[in-house]
Parts: sequence; structure tokens; C-alpha cells
Amino acid sequence: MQNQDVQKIADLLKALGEFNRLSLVYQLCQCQTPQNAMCLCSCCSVDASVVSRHLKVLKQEGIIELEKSGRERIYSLNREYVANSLRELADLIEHNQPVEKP
Amino acid sequence: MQNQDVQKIADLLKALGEFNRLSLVYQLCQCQTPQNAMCLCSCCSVDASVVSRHLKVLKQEGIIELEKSGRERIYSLNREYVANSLRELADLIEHNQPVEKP
DNA sequence: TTTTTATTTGCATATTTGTGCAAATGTGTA
DNA sequence: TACACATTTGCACAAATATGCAAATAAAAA
Repeated sequence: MQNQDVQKIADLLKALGEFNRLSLVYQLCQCQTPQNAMCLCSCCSVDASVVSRHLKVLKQEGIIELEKSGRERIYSLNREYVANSLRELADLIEHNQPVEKP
Repeated sequence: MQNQDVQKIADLLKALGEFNRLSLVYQLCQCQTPQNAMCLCSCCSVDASVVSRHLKVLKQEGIIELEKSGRERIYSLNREYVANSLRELADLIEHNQPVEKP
């Protein structure tokens, strides 16, 4: 496995591996519809600027997506990507072989 | 979901989300038999003391287990625990959304 | 015993990271 | 226009983190 592949997965896990960021992901996870940042703020007791920065990190890692709507940014969770990435790692760790892709 | 549950998963992901630590996990993953720390050193170009500390973090998170054997510490990957934790998160992220109302 | 090997720990340090506040930016509304 | 709202950015700072080196510890080998 290439170093850059390891780094990519490490970056994804690191992005998820922070309390407030993971809380944001859970919050988005429970939402039926995409949410703006102010709504997401409710799950963490931090400043809005902090939420903004965390959301930026999550977006950079492809964990969430955003759509501009007026003065709001509407965020949605990239469920498939995150779930597949985690399962791929899980299968590798358990069986030492990558998942078969369709 | 309780804060402490979120924190626990975040801690696990954070432990995995560092390049050298993830490299150690991959190295252990490919080993049919448990390995000592010096052998594991080969996958990262860092000091043995750094590897020691990373292994300590992985052990604290339950990712690896160690057995003392003479002057060596024999490490093995806790495959089931890590894989199940990752899959649990993957399933939650993929499926935990309110049922769509008709 | 002394020496070698494996690992951990103490210390110092450079870097990263999470955070809050205030200001700036962008955009809808009165 | 002026104002309100949503979000980002600049700045400062404290805390966490990763790292290397040297010393300490532990145990096998000589």
C-alpha cells in the first residue's frame, strides 16, 4: 500500500476523530434534510466560527457537501463515501484484503 | 447518543488517524503472527521511542494487544474490535436517518 | 559478572490544533 | 438605503501532539 493511500485514510479518520466534528457528523446524520451551519451549531457548545472551521475540514475530506442558498450554506452528509471508506478499512483490517468493488 | 459515546469513537478514530500509527496498524494487519516493536519499526522512519509511544496510544484504545515475552513486547492487532467499531459507525452513518413519511 | 538487545521514559522543542472574539464579507429584508 | 442575519476570516493564545535524543529499565546472551 502506498504512503499516500495511508495518508488519505489517516486524514479521513483524523477529520472524524475530533469530538465536535464527529458531533456535527452525527447531527447531520440524523437530519432528514440538509441543514445550515447555524442549525448544526446546536449540537456543539462552541462559537459559530469554530463550527465554520470544523465544517470546512469535513468538507475538505469529502465527508460533507455544501450548497449555497442565499446567505446560508446548506450542508449534507456524504453517507456513501464515509460508510464505504470505513467498511473498506474494516474489511482490510479483518481480512487483510480490500473489499471487492462492484 | 451520549457525549461519552461520541468521545469514545472519536478517540478511536483519532488514534487511527495519524500516519505512523495507521502504518503500524497496517503493518500488524499484514502479519500472520504477532510482532515485536523493533520489527514494526521498519514501517515508519522514526525513532524507536516514537514507535513505542504510538503503540502505547494504540493499546490504550484497544486497537492492539501486547504480550510480554522476555525483553520483547509482542503486539497483535485486535482485528474484530477495530473492524466492528468501524462497521458500526459506517452503518450508523449510512442508515440512521428518520423514516421518510408517506 | 559484563555486554548486548529491546523498550520505555524524561526532557526539550517545533508544529499543529482547537478555540473565542472581533471584524469583514455576503445576502436577504424592512 | 439601512439593517439584520449567516458565515468566514484575521488574530491571538493555550493546549495537545509528534518527534529525537539521551538516559533509564529490563532481560537475554556472552
